[in-house]
Amino acid sequence: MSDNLTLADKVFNELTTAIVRGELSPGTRLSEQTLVERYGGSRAPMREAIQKLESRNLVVRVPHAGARVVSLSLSELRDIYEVRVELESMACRLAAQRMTDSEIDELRRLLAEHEASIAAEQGQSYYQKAGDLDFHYRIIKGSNNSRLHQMLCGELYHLVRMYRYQTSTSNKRPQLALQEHQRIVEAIAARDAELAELLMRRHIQASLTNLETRLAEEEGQQ
Amino acid sequence: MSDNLTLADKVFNELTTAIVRGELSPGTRLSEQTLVERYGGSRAPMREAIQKLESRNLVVRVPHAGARVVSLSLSELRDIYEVRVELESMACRLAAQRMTDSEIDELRRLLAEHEASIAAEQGQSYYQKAGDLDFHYRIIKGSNNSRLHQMLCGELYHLVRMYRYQTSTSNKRPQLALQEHQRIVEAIAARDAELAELLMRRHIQASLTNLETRLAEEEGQQ
DNA sequence: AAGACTAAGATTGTATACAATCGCGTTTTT
DNA sequence: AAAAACGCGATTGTATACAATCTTAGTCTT
Repeated sequence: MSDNLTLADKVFNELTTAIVRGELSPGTRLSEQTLVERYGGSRAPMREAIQKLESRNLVVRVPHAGARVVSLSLSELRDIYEVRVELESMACRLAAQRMTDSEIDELRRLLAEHEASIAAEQGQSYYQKAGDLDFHYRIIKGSNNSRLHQMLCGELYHLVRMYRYQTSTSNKRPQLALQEHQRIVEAIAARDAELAELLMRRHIQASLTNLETRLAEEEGQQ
Repeated sequence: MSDNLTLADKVFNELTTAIVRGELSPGTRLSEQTLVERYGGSRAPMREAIQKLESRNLVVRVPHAGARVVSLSLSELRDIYEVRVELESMACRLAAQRMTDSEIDELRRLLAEHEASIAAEQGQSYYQKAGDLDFHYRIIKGSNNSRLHQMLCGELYHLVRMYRYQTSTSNKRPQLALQEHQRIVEAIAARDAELAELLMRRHIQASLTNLETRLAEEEGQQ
């Protein structure tokens, strides 16, 4: 029952979460032999897993030289966010036009949970992050555009998460983010596509600013 | 000198052009054994080529069942265009802000060539298409965003080309397209980012409309 | 001492062989 | 006669072996 998945897929999944969580830091070399020793099996599935990671932009492979965990420069990170802002605000616009009423209700319920979790103040940052991801994910699905979903969730999100995992969320940011989320949902519920798009654009730009200041702080500390 | 490339890469390139040109029609099954017989070598490189094609969305692979050339439904094609409109109009906005003056001059020269080619009336539709692609490509590069470039040129364009290759360009369309191109370049030269974005958005939406009517005609004929 | 060259070791690319899974035609059962 | 079950062939997934290429450490030259 456990595996309809091939070994290559399992290794791919394990490595994906390891990279996103930062257990494999950027620049780490991934030799096929090493993976065989860690996960068992033979080189063929490991190769396939590595290639799949490359297709998701999580590792960089150079011919005859091997694969390394991707290491993004600040400018590359900005490029990614620039694209993400555009695609996700587009998703939000489409969601305002296409989400069903019941999907919108569910979105409201989700935000109510988040509010309670933050009010409890015990809300671990982990859950907040998961909740944040869930919120964005539902809006992307609400756009009802499979290619858009694939690009955002399949390609960009892992990269973004990779650099969000380490940086602990600030004290104020969760509450601000919740407010922004609520306004976005209101706009969607009002079927005001333009406003929803604008609010999402600002929301993500704010999170980029937040990330940049944190990265700058880290630079300073090291 | 001919091959720094691995065999897998060569096969990948061959298959890519074959698919884009329609020599391998959508739905065609790609068995590893068949590829070995056609291109030589062993199964390992063929597998790798197929997987790379999958990562570019040119084939669909299901575990234990093999790979087939992707076959897009009309709604999937619309999804792709919806994303392309957004990304490429974004690229145009950024290009208006970031292209160098000399790049803009080159763009103008390119359009002058197109104009001459169309005026000669001998302009084969093939060259017109290549020129069209070249125009769009330069603007994307002008956005100076590597991720955007990768998404548009590496992922979406092959799929779009695949469905443009067959449909012969209409009689009037090239002239209209050239006019639109010229206005876009003017907007970029004037550093009017908003206008450039808007014009590109309309331009691509027009080409989608054009494509849709052609597809509808084909449906009718068959 | 710094840099270029060389050779050995390690790693990837490719080939071949075996095992697991799936598709499909046939048979069997209701 | 229609549907389910079975089995065979074909295809993919995995393992192992060999060849080509790169990396690195050491030596040599300037």
